[in-house]
Amino acid sequence: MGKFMNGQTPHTSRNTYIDRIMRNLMQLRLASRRRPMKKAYHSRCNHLYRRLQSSASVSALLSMGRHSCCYKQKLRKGLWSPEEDEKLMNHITKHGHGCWSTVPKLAGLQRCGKSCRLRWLNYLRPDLKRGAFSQEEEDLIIELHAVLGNRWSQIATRLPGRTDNEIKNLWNSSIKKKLRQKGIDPNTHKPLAEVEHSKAAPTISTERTSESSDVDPSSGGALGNLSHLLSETAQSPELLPVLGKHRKETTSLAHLRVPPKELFLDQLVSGHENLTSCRSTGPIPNFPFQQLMCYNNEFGNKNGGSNNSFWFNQNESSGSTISTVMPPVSPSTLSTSTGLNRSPDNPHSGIQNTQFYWETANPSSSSSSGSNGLGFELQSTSSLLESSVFPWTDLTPDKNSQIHLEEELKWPDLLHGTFTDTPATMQNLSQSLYEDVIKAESQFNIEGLCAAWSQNLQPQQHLQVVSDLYDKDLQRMSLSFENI
DNA sequence: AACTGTGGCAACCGCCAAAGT
DNA sequence: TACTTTGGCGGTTGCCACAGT
Repeated sequence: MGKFMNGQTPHTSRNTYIDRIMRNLMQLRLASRRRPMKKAYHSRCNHLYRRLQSSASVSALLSMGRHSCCYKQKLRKGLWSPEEDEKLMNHITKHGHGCWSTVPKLAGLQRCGKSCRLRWLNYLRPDLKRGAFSQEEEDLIIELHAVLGNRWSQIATRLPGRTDNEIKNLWNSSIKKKLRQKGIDPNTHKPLAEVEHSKAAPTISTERTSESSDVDPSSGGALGNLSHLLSETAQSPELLPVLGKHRKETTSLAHLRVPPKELFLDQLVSGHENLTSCRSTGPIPNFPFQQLMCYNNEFGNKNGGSNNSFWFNQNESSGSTISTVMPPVSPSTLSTSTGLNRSPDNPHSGIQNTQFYWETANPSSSSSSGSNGLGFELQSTSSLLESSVFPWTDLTPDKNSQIHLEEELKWPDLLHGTFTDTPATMQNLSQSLYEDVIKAESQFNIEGLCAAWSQNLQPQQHLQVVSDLYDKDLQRMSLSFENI
């Protein structure tokens, strides 16, 4: 809703949501009365409904109706003025922020505490680093995202002077696009071709490598799923800071012990030697693998610009029990995987012949990488554990645990984060419900409008047609939302 | 000149868990 | 124990600038 609500005191967020749509439509209607706006109409409608379809969900709409803290009082919203910045800066410099809810009053600001906190953290904080992100920072963000998913705050802790908001914006506006241009799915960090293949053939039997595509964005990337699972199941109290949200989704793996992922991440960060400012908390653990994931530096052209592979690569001198969990993928392999060399007869041949991501973690074989280097397929929970793919060597505590795991967990569920009767399942239901209800009920009659224009109507007739259509659309929109 | 499309950014949103009462 | 408040988080959105039509 954002700044649309500036100066308003909506009864509920839900009403505001409808208000905003209605207001946009009314603006369009007024504009169309000034003069016919065929193109503008199409563009704005498409824009409006793209936003609607991308952001709205039934659950989100149902959850609306709560008062934001800012509604309780008439508080300023929107951009901060220099005067406000100065007041906030002076107050915090002198007294510290203390309880944020008291800050605006003490600082003489007509803002809510949350707004003050956000302004301080994202803009006024003296230790913030200004300017564009360096290549090293971008690379690190990508690597961390592969591990942590969209846990921006966790990622931000590894980039001193950068805020989670900043990183999130960079990811959404820039890095995502770059990755897609390179044929990498930004959600899963896998080749797009494989992701598309997985969507086309969702039935999973033995082809474990092609199943983890359509990942819930909230659950992280390819590694995010794994790390998510692990972090959810960790009992170690020191892991809690890493977990952040999503604590609800616990699994039967809770009895397993894993070392803190913080340490693992520090290992990752420490690989970026140029980022000297990145902190490394505590002693370097005796980790089963070092430099777990090193992207071939596509953006930085560390490979001389001729290597198109953009994938995890193993560190050449790990000397660890498991040199890498991500096998090296040659450029030819990647080009195959991205579908460039597909046979017309068998569009999936490239995928099927290529095994990704998980190298057999047999210590003896992994260090030598003597095979084709393409890794192995995930066979099952137990086989994964037996193979010690997890860096946490004590993750396979005993046979009983494995049996327990086999009974309760299936890899497709693990990788998708869609355990039976989980919120994810409900989300799917909500999504389908939304698609059925919202899309069907609220769609503009674009075709009808086009038809009207194509009927050589006079301008005044055009306006009447547009007006009528808007009236109908507004009514339908109202009904749709009332029915939710 | 007016309009459109797009990207970047700042800020707001609701949700959640912890802390407080 | 139940309820409220607070702080933190990720997702979303509106504004603005700018290039293109």
